[in-house]
Formats: sequence, structure tokens, C-alpha cells
Amino acid sequence: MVAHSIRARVRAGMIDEIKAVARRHLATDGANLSLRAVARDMGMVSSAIYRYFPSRDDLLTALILEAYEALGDAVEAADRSCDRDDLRGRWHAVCRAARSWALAHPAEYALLYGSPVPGYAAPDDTIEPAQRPPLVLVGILRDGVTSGRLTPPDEEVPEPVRADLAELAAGLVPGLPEALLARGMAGWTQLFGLISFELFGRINRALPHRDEYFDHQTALMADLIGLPREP
Amino acid sequence: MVAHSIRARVRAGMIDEIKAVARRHLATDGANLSLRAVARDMGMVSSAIYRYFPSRDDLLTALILEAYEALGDAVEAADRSCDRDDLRGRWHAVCRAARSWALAHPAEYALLYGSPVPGYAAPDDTIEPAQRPPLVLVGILRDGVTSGRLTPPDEEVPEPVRADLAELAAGLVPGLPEALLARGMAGWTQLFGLISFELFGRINRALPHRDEYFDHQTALMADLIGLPREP
DNA sequence: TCAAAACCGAGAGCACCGCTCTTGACGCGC
DNA sequence: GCGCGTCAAGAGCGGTGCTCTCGGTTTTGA
Repeated sequence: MVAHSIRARVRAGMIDEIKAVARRHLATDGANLSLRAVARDMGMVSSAIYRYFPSRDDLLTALILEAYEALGDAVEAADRSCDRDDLRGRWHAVCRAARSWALAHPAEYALLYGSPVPGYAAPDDTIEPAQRPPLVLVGILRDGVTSGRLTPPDEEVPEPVRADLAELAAGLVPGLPEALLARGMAGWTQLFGLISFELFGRINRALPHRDEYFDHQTALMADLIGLPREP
Repeated sequence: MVAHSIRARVRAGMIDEIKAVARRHLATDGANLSLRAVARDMGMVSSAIYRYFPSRDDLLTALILEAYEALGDAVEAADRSCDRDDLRGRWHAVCRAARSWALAHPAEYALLYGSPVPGYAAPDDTIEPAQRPPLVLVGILRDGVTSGRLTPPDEEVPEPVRADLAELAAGLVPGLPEALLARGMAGWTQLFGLISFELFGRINRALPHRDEYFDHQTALMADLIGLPREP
């Protein structure tokens, strides 16, 4: 049906426009975005928004999903642009991509990794896209192990953490050594600690050369993980 | 004047009670606490609060300051309770103290290290108490260097990060090697990345033994810093 | 001691918010 | 051409931060 399709298309356009305007408001007003302000920007009355989103939280969920997808795309693209065997290059590319995306979209980053919105609980749909960035990182470790370019640390992770890590690895990359996964998690944690510190306002004054500082800190974590310096 | 003192005391008591009620609301409602709800809990009318705090943001600032002091006290107490020469023990004690405080006061932690409140800008009074936790950490490094128990990494930090770190060190602990300070910053970043991840809801499901995971991750960073395993 | 000054709580009011419900208009498919 | 589904609009509910005014109390200083 063309007619029905037309209506569906204009409806989809409305939804997209609402999301775009909401994203713009998000950038200035933070997590507590106002439906009324969005409606005002679109020349509508606030209640009209509810034709397209059943509640403010659903609009927020849509924005969160889009943000996860955008971050995942950026990170995966950065990883793909590198030589598969250049583990350290991939690690740095992924870290820089995540940071660049966060700096370009601070409010959306805060939505994903900042303090949780008080009354809001993220639905299960957000779990899978949220896993994309760490999966890219684990992929680097996996490739390093299988190609022999990355030798896992020979230390033993004490129980019960080892078992937890083993179960986690089984769901992602079966056979990944627990000690290596642990260090990968450390790098992943460090990455978002770095971005959060930079974005949420500590540290900034003290270290003016932020790009270089970021690269150096992520290089430290690459050392900890054991990524070889020469590809 | 006794009379004046009485008035001042009851006023101080009111301020304390307002902060206590606000802190209680913070724990449940998150960063967007409601002045009206606080007033309601105290059997007052909302406008009466303005006799004690000129605005909601000033009340928030008071809570932030108190939270920084509480975290600083907890961290410093943990550090003091250790043998001065047990660098690794001090490191773990400090990390555990920060995490314990954060888990016990999640909303206040979010206020300090979570997404910034949109319209709010922290005043300069918050800078000094915010520096207390990292100062404790740097103190461990300083003690380790002076006692010879901690050998700084012999690598060279590339410019311009080295100069930034040198200037930062000059304001804190003159003479601290830049490479060591960089690794200390990495540990500091990692610590709050860990806490934020745990508190803001990622990771939880995957790793049920959180205490042990936390200890293992901080031990990794202790290795990176170079803290000796045997005191 | 007693008036002046400072302080305090209550209340009304402003503009804003998310959300619900009803009403009237418009466009689409039959 | 008509009925149905969709839509925007408006009124209204209870909530928010904040301002201002108005009485009443307490403290101060002559």
C-alpha cells in the first residue's frame, strides 16, 4: 500500500526529527531533557509528542540505543581500519575512537556511562549494543592469541575471580586465558575512567596536552596487557 | 553574647538538619533533589529553606563539600592505619576505602564523579577537598621513593606529557619521577573507573565476586606502578 | 527598658515540568 | 462520499525552583 507507506514514512520522519531535536537539547541541558522544550522547538504542543513516544523514558531509551550504536560503529570502524596484526595500533585506534566520539557527544556519553538517571531503568534492548565496544577489545586479544603475537601472562588468577572470568570468556571468546581477559578488562575500565575524568571535569587544568596524555596512558595499559610494541 | 550564640546555634542546627534530610533524599532520588520535598520532610514550607541556602545549587554545593570531606577522611584513615613501609598494603587499603565509601554512599559518589549536573558549576571551594584522595595516593609513591622501596620505572615519558607531569609533580611532590607519577595517575584513573563501572550498573551481572575482582584489578595496577609484593 | 533592627516562617504567585484526557479536524481506504 | 484511524491542540493535574510580601518573634543597642 503506497498510501499506508506514505503515512508510515512521514511518521518515521517525525520520530527521527523528534530524536534529532531531543539530541540537540541533550547536548545543552543534560540528562533531564524537557519534552515541552522539544515540542516547542518543533512548533508542536507537548502532548503531541506522546503520539510518537509513549513517555519521556522511551524517548530517552531511543536516544541511548542510538548512542550505543554510534559509539559501536565508531569503535568498530576504527578497529577495521587497522592491519589485523598490528595489535597495538588497533588498541590505540579503538581507544582514540571511543574518546573522540565521547568528546564530540559528551551528553550522550554521560547518558551511557555517567550517573544513572534516577527514576530510569535501561531496558534489556540496551544490553547487546552496549557490549559492542568491549567485544572489539576482546577481539584484539583473541587475534593476538591465535596469531601468537600476544603471549598471555603466565600468572594464575586467584579463585574465585578465575572462575568468573572463565565463565565470562566462555560467553565471548572460548579459551581466552583468564589472566589476559583480566588485563583486558583493566584496559577497558581504564579507558572509560580516562574519558570520564576528562569529560566530567577533573584533571583538565593540570594536564593541558590531553591528546598526548591520553595516548600515553593508554600505552601504559597496552604494556600491561602485553601488546607488542613492534607489530 | 549568649543570646546571639543561641540563635547562631539553632541556625547551625537547622542547616545541619536540612543537609541531613537532603542527603537522605539524595540517596533515593539521585542528583535532582527537590527543595520542596526536603521542606516537606521538615514540616516547613519550601520558601523557608531559602533562609538557610540561597539556592538549590548552594545546597548541592554544601552536600558536595561534605561528601568530599567524608571520602577524604575515609581514604586518609585507611592509609594511616597501615604500616608506612607496606606500600602495597596502603595502596589496597586506600582503594578499598574509596570503594567502600562509594558503595555506602552511591548518590554522593555520583555527585562527585558522575555526570555533571547540567546547569551547575562547582565553585572553587571544591578543588582543595577534591584533591585529598589523589594526594594520599601520591603520598604512597613519595614514601616509596624516599625509602627506596619503590624503584621508579626507568622509561622516559615523551614530551609534552613529561613537562605537564613535571609541573604537576612540582605542585604536589617535587622531584617525583614523571614516569612514576604517570603510572600513579593510571592507578587513580583505574580506581574510579572500577568504582564507576560497578556503581553505574555495567559489569555487575558478569562478575558476581565483586570484592575479589576489585582486589585483583587494583593488584594489577599495583604491579603497573611497581609496588613491591613483599613489604 | 523599650524601640529598632534582624530574623524567620507562611503564603501567594510566576513560569516551568511530565503526563492524561477530551475535542475537533484531517486524510486515507473502503 | 463516508467511516475510521491518526493527528494536533487545549485544559488540567500535581509537581518543581524561586521571588516577594506579610505578620510574628527574637535579638540588639541606646
